[in-house]
Amino acid sequence: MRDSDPSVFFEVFNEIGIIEQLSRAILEARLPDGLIAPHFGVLNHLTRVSDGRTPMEMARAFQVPKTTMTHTLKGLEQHGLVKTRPNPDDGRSKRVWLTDKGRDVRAETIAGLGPDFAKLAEEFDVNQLVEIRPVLTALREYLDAARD
Amino acid sequence: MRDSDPSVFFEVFNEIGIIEQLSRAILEARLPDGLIAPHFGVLNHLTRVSDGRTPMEMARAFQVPKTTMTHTLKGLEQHGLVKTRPNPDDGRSKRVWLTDKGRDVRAETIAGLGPDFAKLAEEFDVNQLVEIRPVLTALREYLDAARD
DNA sequence: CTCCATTGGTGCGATTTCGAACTACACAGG
DNA sequence: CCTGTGTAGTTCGAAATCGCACCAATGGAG
Repeated sequence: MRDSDPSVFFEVFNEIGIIEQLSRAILEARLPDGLIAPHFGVLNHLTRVSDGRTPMEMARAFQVPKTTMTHTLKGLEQHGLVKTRPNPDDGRSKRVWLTDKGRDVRAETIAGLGPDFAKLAEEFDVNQLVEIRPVLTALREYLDAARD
Repeated sequence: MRDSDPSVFFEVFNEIGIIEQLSRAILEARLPDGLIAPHFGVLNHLTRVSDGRTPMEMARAFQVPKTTMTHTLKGLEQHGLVKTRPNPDDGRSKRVWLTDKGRDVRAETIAGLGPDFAKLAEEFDVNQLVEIRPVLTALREYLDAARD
């Protein structure tokens, strides 16, 4: 099998697809009832990048249609985890802010994942993940830039 | 940041989630109207592993609930890409077979992806993917085995 | 053979995803 | 100032995902 064999892409994307499903299941097992992975993704994004992002900024960040982001934010708002204010700089858009409860839910979820990650770190060679992370980042950035 | 920092998992799973979305979009752009990634996944599985699998075998292989597999197979059958027969070894279950059209659609889709992969191979260092593939496989196998 | 717990598959309803169409606002050119 | 083009967000409807409840067949224990 030569390096240029296209089946390498196939196999890598296939493994990535399965890992995505399995890791999502691990996360969702730790989330409060009624919340799923995309909700947590938004809470996490607002914490890491910072509050006050617009829905469209986040839709682009997550590569989802804007209608999907509308729906995800509606769910978060109903649970009292985020609140939205009009964007003073642009009358068409909103800005999304975390509530204290939203911050708490994120923190508790991450704390809940601690044992899962600890077990993983014991039984799987973490150094291998450290090594592949830059490649994954480069691949993600390339695919992101290449999408028309 | 030490190797045991749990945030490595977080970041790796995050990149994997985004790559999964982007690669799925590439695949679905090449699929005939009305077919999405899970449909192709089944066609591909039946080709690689071989015909005559049962729905439950495939639900386990793809880590999806059996109701989802029922729905996916219904779509494939409506498009004439698979046909099901009763399982002579077990009256509760079915066996799923590819039709000629199903084989054709899979082959044409893979052919359609050729240019995408060729472009990717030109602009992204494929050797890096060859190198990370075993780690991804090991991670997938570990997570699969660890799921209770 | 008769239970009966287990397994494969489907029907149904709730939620999610997402494209198409629409409204409201922004901004640049005449 | 208008007017046209583009962007942010929502609504709506179709399809997908998935848990729950159900039915039919299996296969072991007694």
